[in-house]
Amino acid sequence: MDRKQEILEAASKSFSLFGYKATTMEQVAKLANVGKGTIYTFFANKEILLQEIVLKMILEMKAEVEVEIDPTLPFRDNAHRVLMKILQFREVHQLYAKLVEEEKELRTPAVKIMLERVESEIVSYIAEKFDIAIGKKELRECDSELVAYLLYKAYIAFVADWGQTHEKELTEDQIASLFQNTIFRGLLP
Amino acid sequence: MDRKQEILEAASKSFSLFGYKATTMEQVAKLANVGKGTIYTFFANKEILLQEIVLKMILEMKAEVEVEIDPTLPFRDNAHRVLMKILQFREVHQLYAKLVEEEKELRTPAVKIMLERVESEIVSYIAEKFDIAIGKKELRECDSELVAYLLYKAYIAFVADWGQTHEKELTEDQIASLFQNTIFRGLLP
DNA sequence: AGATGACTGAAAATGTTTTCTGGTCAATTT
DNA sequence: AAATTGACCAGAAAACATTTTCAGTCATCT
Repeated sequence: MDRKQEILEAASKSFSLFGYKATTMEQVAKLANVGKGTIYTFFANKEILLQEIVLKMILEMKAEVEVEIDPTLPFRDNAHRVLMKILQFREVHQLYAKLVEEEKELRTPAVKIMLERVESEIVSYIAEKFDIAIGKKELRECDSELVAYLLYKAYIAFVADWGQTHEKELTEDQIASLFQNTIFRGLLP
Repeated sequence: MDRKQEILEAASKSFSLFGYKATTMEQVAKLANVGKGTIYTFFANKEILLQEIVLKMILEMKAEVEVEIDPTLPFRDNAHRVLMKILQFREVHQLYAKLVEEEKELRTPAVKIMLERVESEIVSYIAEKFDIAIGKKELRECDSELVAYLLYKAYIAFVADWGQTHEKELTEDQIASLFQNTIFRGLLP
């Protein structure tokens, strides 16, 4: 039985269930059936433990998102599907959701850092896709990093923020057509 | 000497200097050279006092922004100037800046509510300008409320958020050309 | 050599006392 | 009579004291 793996799984479960601050190393040790000291032979500290788990989650997210891409569809449709999938993952994936909540409520610094890491990873991923589409002349030349950031922040605004201050949530179709008619339209060659 | 005016000015100064939570009604009374009870003959409570001051600030902001509009310029240039002016106001105007800071650090509920009010006012203002431009066929038909919200959130993202996670700030020209080549381009007829 | 859990200091939670402050209202001034 | 005022109050918040928790270490054990 792989002790490192056991620890990762135990910690992942605990972080997902109780959040970063509320899971103790002792609890993780108990869940993983190891002594507390053993954890520290594999992971320098609690923060690094979280980091390794989040890195795994990013890979998982990429894999799930990649499935959404249908090469026969136009770029804008794939981009929309990918972004909606990412933001859905943010709400559905236990660990991600818990970390987002903890960052908003508790402002745990370690969590803030990890979420920034995830965000930067997402934006880079989208920027890559942009570069590919630009290479294929599906899109006009543009600063893919900036446009990716713009798209990500704009999607967050409508999927996560809008509901906070408005009575009726937007449907996915409304969001799709808004972006269709503004940003994606402006990006066509 | 207009007592109500005195109170408004004293409170405005104090809110700007110390924030909402840190200004006491007694302090405002002293600054305005009135008894504490007098304040309550003009304003139902502390929150209403803030509200009246913020409402004044919104008018001030509109007036300052309106000056930026040059009817000979294309819509996109005016929109950019207006949004940059608004976000600059947010940083430069003492009261606005203080309230933004207080909302981030202290999360005073009354302040949160007021800032939401200001935001909604800004978005409505931008939406109005969109409707006018759409009427003049300068822009394609679109849901002005949604597009205004998109623009506002996107500008905030680049002017306020980008610097938090990136080494080098963006220049105003970079921001202008990004929006030029994406959203505004997509909005042309 | 690798695993362990008792141990430690620092930080957080909890409990307790004191101070502060938004709002009221009877007394005072105009 | 109408407007103004500041002493007063209750509840909130700060300040302080005390206890508990927990990340990380390390001497001991297997």
